[in-house]
Amino acid sequence: MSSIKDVAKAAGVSTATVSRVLANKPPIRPETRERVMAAIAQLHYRPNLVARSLRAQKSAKIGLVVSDIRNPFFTAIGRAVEDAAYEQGYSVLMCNTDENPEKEMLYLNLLHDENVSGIIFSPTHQFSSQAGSFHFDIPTVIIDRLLHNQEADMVLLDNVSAAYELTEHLILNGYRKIAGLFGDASATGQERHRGFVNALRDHGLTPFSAEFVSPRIRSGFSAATALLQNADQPDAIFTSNSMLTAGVFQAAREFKRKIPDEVALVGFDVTEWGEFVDPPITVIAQPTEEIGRTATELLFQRLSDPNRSARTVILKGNLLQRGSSTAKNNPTS
Amino acid sequence: MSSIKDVAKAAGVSTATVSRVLANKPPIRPETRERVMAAIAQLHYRPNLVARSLRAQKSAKIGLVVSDIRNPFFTAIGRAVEDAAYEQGYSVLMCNTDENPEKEMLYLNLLHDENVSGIIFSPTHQFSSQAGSFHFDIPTVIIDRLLHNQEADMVLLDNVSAAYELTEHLILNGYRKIAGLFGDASATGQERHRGFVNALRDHGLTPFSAEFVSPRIRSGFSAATALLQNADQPDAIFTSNSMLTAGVFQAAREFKRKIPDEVALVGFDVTEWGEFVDPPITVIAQPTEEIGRTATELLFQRLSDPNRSARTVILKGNLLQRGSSTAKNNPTS
DNA sequence: TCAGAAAAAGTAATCGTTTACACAATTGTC
DNA sequence: GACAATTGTGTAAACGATTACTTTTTCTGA
Repeated sequence: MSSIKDVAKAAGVSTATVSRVLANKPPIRPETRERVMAAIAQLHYRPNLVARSLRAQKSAKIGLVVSDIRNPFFTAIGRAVEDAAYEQGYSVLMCNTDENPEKEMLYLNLLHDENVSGIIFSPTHQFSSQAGSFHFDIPTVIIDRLLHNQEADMVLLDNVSAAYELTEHLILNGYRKIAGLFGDASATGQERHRGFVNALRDHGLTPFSAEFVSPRIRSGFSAATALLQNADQPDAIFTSNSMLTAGVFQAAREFKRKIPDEVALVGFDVTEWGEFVDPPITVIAQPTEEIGRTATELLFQRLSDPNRSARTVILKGNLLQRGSSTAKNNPTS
Repeated sequence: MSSIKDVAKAAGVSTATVSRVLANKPPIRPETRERVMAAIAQLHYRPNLVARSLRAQKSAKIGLVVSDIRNPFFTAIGRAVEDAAYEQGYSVLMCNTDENPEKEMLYLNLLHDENVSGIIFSPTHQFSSQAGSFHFDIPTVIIDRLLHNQEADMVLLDNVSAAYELTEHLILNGYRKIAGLFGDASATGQERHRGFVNALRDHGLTPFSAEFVSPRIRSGFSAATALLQNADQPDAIFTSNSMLTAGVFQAAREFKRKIPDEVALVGFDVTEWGEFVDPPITVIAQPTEEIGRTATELLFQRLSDPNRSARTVILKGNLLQRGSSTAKNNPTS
């Protein structure tokens, strides 16, 4: 592989000149530039990014730290981040924490050691609770999950309102015995729980039940199974993320409960399956593309102006009313 | 940030010694090691991976180059790769080509410039056709899409057999007018087409139709729309990837065709929606976890033994017979 | 006690860039 | 035409690790 020295030699100039040509940093005489360019082309020279990164103490890479890229929400965000980064000539290091604080810390350290320029980060619950003691020495944008006591850029959903709207939608459609299932792995579940409870309270209702469980299909399935086997059953189930929604959906199928006639189902996040099943699932659609893009943009803004004050962008969810929660023929009221 | 020099100073030794302690490379006296360790701990020293990478001319990173991480097939593979890499202390650079050869080349170059140790790569159609002229100077494992004329490690599905089996399944269940929809963006579509045609031929049949289209939901939708609006209609549709399957499914719903009574539907790849819809979709399940893991392992094996001959691992797909292709009450035969 | 082997630690070059500084050549001013 | 200002290039010191090679220390046995 040819290095900048080879180019310099071939063009009969110093490495400094080659470097300046590369960086397009005047002053440089046009004919010198051409000679250098020719040498570069001839040798198929490509600058070594590692060396550049070492010297510059930064690199054109950003880290993306999320719980699991297989979660459709994060898949979509990952893709949006990658796109936005690509446009700026940056590449993306993908890190799945599996909600495991150790893995999370390991990756955070790794990204540091790799000299990444910035991090887009969806912290675990445990991280959030000790966030105060953590010092970000790399520009970081928090997504999806609120972090208290941190002067950091964030892109969040207005979870309380979204959950409120989603719950109210159920209430207005005649559902009364509404069970809630919330993820216990992040602050998000708690916020959505708050919106849920608020909406019920404002309509003079109380939750049929409210449970915090691990945000996995299996947990949703188990929890829903328990609900559906009880003598007293809910007429609607509210879920705080798409894993739980899927679990509940499967349980409803398993126990042959008609959606929405016997039990309505609503949740968060657009998924392919949620659109395709019959009836399709009513959800709060998060603007994933926008979240990813905004986060990346905030990051780049901070990179160019490290001292500006932290900014929090709160985005609105979008209620997609679909068949899984249509208005109820309420026999009792 | 503290460097190895600071540690050396604090421990009263030379940087060489610190480096040796770090690498666990004897000879080192136990008490010296302890002193160094203490200094490391006290200074919170973390080795700079960029410097290390520059010196060692390699890095603990691998690149993953696929068309689109949002394709569930690649999502699953990406996750498996990341897991396998993580276990070896490697991290993964994510690259989406969107089937665009320019983006692909740009990323391949980028990975080179980043000194990645290896690449896991699903090449575009265009790349494959000029593959002979490309020289991989970085260990590379090809996945999903066959590359001719390249001495490279590969992990592939036996596409011809899988498509054969899937087609035969339709035939044995009584379907006769079988239309095929194939992705035109990779060799995979062609191989699956071959299996499709072979199976029909071996049963004395000809394709009702066979079309190569862009592997997107929209294309599948359009193609299926055309098929379903014809006077003469297929009784089954075979799709070569999950994007097309989704498109066909939507079209069938749009035109209110009952699956499988009016038209059966089969395809490739496990997706959540394919499991959840009613009836669920019959598919060839690719062992994504195994593909990703095997590819990563092949890569590490090659890293430790650069001269061994290239190896191709061919995995079998697994036919999941589900409701979308149940046996037909064939009135005509 | 001491030569010589073995073990431990140090010195300094190196990886491929960027960039502060120095220097040379050119231009402009009076 | 002398001197300053400007412009273009070169020199060499970083960046933070690793590692041949060298030097110093410790150990061994007669």
